[in-house]
Amino acid sequence: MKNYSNFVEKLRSAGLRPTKQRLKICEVLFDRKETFHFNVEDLKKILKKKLETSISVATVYNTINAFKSKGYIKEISLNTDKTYFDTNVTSHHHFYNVTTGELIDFHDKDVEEIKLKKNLPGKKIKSIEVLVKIANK
Amino acid sequence: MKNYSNFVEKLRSAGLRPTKQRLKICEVLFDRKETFHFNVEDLKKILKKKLETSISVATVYNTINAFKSKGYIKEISLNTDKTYFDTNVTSHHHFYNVTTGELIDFHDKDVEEIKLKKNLPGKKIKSIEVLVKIANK
DNA sequence: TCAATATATTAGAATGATTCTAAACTATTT
DNA sequence: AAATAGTTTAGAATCATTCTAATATATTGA
Ligand SMILES: [Mn+2]
Ligand SMILES: [Mn+2]
Ligand SMILES: [Zn+2]
Ligand SMILES: [Zn+2]
Repeated sequence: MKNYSNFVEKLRSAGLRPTKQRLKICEVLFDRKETFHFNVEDLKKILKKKLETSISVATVYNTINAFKSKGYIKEISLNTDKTYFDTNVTSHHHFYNVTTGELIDFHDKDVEEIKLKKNLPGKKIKSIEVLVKIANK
Repeated sequence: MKNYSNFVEKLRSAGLRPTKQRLKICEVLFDRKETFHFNVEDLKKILKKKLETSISVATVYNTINAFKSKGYIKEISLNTDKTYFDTNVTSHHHFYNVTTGELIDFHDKDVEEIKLKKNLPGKKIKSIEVLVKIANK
């Protein structure tokens, strides 16, 4: 048996009861070693296979929006038509392969520290993230 | 009289004839000292005032899409519902104020050079851009 | 246990940004 | 001018996302 107690706790803390559909969403999102980058269409396809029945789009959006509010997933800014989400909620950097559409994490250790020279009186910095666009040679 | 010959040239090189509506779009986008960040809704409002008549949404989208293809404007990735464009087409960095929604350029000189430590065999780097999210204190 | 109550799921409708269409309009060419 | 090519426009189509309200399921407490 998987991390069900983790998933139950995640859902409860997001104000959601642990139902079959929501637990399956947790499994797809969080039962992984690696960061998961996804859009809603992809997620729905995976869920359909795993559940062997389709899941309502409303349930998927409700659940991921609750997780986003709670900070369990975050939205990634890309110039694409669909919204992408990321299970890695730390402030981190991405490679986006414009040839393949692939989105890959990289981390602070893969780049020299980013030091701003600009003063920002009256502001606080919430995040500093780098997007590196790459293409296949 | 403004930079009309510049605008005419821009339009012609994008395969578009210089019409009244398109020249007005050019004026709003390019007749400025500073970088202009905009979404289509804002642009339409400005155009409506300047033209003293409304302009078709189709014409606005056609024109900005042509300019985007030609590299005269570029799309900016933000977690917003509407698409933002930028008249600064160089690879550059942004501050996004999450309190006010304001988007501001900053430049290479405002940040220490970004050096990737990661190897990318078989790939070429197209751009490296930083998004700094700030909030009012 | 069983009914009452609260919450969840669902299909489909509504919304809204963007794209498409096709008819009316304008500019260019011969 | 007539013919042709390109443009603008209003509104329709599309599609991701959100909303709705009916049905289903889970929880509560007598
Ligand atoms: Mn886009
Ligand atoms: Mn969004
Ligand atoms: Zn990531
Ligand atoms: Zn900019």
